[in-house]
Amino acid sequence: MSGLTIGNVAKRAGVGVETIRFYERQGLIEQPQKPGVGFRHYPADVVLRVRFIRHAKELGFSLREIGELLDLSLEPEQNCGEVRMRAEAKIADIDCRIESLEKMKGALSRLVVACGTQNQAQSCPIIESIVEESSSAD
Amino acid sequence: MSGLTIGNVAKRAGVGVETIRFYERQGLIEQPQKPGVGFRHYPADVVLRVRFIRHAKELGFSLREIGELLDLSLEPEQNCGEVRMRAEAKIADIDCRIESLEKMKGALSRLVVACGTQNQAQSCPIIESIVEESSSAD
DNA sequence: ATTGACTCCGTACATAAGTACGGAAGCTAT
DNA sequence: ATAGCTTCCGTACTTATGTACGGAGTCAAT
Repeated sequence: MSGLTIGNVAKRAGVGVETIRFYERQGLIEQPQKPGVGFRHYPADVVLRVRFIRHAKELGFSLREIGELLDLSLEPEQNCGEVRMRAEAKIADIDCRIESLEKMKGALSRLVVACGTQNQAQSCPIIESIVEESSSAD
Repeated sequence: MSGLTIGNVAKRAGVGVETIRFYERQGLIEQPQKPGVGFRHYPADVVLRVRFIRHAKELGFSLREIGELLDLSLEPEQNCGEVRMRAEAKIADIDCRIESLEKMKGALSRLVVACGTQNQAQSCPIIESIVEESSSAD
């Protein structure tokens, strides 16, 4: 009863067994010690960990970045200054993403409105609104 | 003077020439007609289009999804109901992403606060806060 | 003890998204 | 008209992220 088999972890997290093993190889989750006899047993919280990985992936974080996020959350008692700085950098990154998504949403909303009012003229609102960097020389 | 060469487009968009050609093959940008003699000329707005693609990729959209976003913005005059529905679906998707990012940000902020106050006890705030789905049976 | 499902492990295959290469052709400045 | 870029095109290679396969071991139920 102390722990789940890899198949149970996979089922509960909504991924395949092979994905669990792949994440182990990538160092994103820890492979439990193999008992002298029998199968490995996983603590229940790896299910949460795997779900977090999937979530973060859908949000556009790479596995490397996700590893950094997970490392942050696991070493909170020492090196506080360091952890704090990295956490704040991640927060700034997330703020940028949210801002870009808000812009994209705004452009799409304007598109929907234009659709309703037959008010043409804007050629490509999405593209127009999402880009803000200045161009470089030619 | 009427248009940029592929190299200029690439430079202005901040990508390599090969990336432009790849996006052409994927149908994300249109390859201009090749003139009888000489090189192709690209209208200036493909630069914006490429920048949009890069932006959207950083936000976690796949090239297929990005193609759908771009198609939305380019056919705004006919099939309004259809376009409108797809746009609203994209908006809902974006709302979900923003919500998840807000949750992740909240977890990171709590981590930063915990770092400052030596108030340990939460084992893994990031994971705890980002996961909300219910688990399945075993 | 046997059957059927599952684990374990290494390796191979798959897909998305580029990135690099090589040779022929075109363009530009000297 | 020649040198040194760039374009053009097909093809091959790379990286990230999984997925699938095959054979041997293990477990649980009959």
